[in-house]
Amino acid sequence: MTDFSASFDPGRLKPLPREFFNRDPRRVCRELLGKVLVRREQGKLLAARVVEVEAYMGTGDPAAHAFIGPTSRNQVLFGPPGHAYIYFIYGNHYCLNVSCMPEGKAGSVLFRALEPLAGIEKMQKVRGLEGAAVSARVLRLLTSGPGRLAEAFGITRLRDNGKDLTDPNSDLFLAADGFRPRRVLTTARVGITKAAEKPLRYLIAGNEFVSGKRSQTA
DNA sequence: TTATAGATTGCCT
DNA sequence: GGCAATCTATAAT
Repeated sequence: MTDFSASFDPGRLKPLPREFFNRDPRRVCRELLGKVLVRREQGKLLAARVVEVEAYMGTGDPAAHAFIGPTSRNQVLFGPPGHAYIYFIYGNHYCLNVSCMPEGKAGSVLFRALEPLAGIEKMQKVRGLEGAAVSARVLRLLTSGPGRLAEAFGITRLRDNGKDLTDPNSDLFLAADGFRPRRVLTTARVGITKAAEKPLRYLIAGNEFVSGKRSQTA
């Protein structure tokens, strides 16, 4: 099934407020599903719906980068809510998080998969799929996976780490367009070894853009 | 100073 | 289904 949004109107999108992110990452995860990630650049607009996220619980979570306490790498996580935390992983990929909880507390949400809505040509270009016929398979290759969606949105540590995603002038932000997921599922988080059993992955049930090889969207 | 694991992806068999 | 690529933060020496 596909979540095409009849209500999608790029001109009306404005950033979610800081208070949205000033709470438990698990709550932020649920609320973020169905929202829209927006990138503005050079008069162009990239937009994609959030369909899969994971909660990281700060210093109490062995799988979280904040587990070891504040460092130069993870300091954004301990700052105010609503800021982008970008890290580089496996020598190849950037991943996007948004900080949650009040300043001093380090919860966060990792973006794992999006459903492309606007700027698909541009995404194809940066993902190395320029000119490919737009099929379900090609769309999935754009933003289904944390490394993929970061590349599609041109997200890098240099450009975006620490950016305030609630600033009305930000070129990267999250917005609501009225879409509501029908059903949300929780599963174990992907790709971690510590605290791997906790059900902190949230996804829109049945959405075809959820990451991974088909079938586990149950 | 050196070693190693890692919130992944894509190519190979 | 298996595994190399490629870099960095942090741990170990």
